[in-house]
Amino acid sequence: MTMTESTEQTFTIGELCQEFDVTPRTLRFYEYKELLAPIRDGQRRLFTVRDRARLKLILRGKRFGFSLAEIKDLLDLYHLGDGQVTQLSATLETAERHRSELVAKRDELEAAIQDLDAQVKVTQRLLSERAGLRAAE
Amino acid sequence: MTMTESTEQTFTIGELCQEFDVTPRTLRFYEYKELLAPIRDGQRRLFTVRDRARLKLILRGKRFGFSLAEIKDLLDLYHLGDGQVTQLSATLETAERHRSELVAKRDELEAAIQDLDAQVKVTQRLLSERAGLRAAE
DNA sequence: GCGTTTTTTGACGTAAACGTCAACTCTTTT
DNA sequence: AAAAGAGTTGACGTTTACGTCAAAAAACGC
Repeated sequence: MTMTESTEQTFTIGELCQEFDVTPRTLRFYEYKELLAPIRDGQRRLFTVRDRARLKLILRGKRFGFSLAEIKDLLDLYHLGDGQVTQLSATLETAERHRSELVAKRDELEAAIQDLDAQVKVTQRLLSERAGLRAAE
Repeated sequence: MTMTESTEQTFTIGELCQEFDVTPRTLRFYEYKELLAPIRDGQRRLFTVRDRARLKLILRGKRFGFSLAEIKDLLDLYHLGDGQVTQLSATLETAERHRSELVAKRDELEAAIQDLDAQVKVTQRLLSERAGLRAAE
């Protein structure tokens, strides 16, 4: 009995495109850029569970404003454990840097939300003042 | 005595570039795109305190992954109160949408941080296992 | 078996966000 | 007055991240 009873589930390009709302061109582009590595059935691409997971991370990274190049570097952080692992401690350092970035971004976002809330309050005060004026006309 | 005792402080293009680590081309580009509106002293640009504040917001927005077009729409949220205010309630709606976006992003970032932490733990376990093996050699 | 749909491989096009000269103007320094 | 520095307007170039055909092969539905 071998340990390599891998989940054989795969997805066609169309399936992934529907699920994540991207075009085939996008997925092929990501493959070209080596962010995805679908296997082949003849000449058709078959995206593995791993590809799907990576795609999720790619799109998430994009929403955070990371470039594809940055994302490519980071993807490996999330997909160790497959095959032999070489530079674990170097990886940990990269992870730590990435983590700081994420945390910094989150904190800045938090601040931005606070700022916006403050602005909203000012605006609401202005609104109610104008309402007051109208009523007094 | 007029109310318009505005802070007359202005900045040259070079000053702002140094402070925010951007090139002159970038600031001119933002002006061209109507994100900034420096005044003129002859043919030289003079950036106002307002421009400086807007630039901060622009760069912040960029770090969050917003496009300049999106940022342009949002900038006005933070700079009401100057001159007459027209569509306050429409503005409040925009603000609310923007707020939701920011909150969603923050939450997703939080999740990403958690995921990363989990990965780090796995990696650390792998590291210590290898250390164990070495010791047992 | 045949039409329809999906997918593939090129190859060229494009929008966003600047970079990178070149050629001038203006101011400041020496 | 001459050189140096900072800033200005074009204008074309570049990178990123795909979009958009076209033509052909494969797979699917009946």
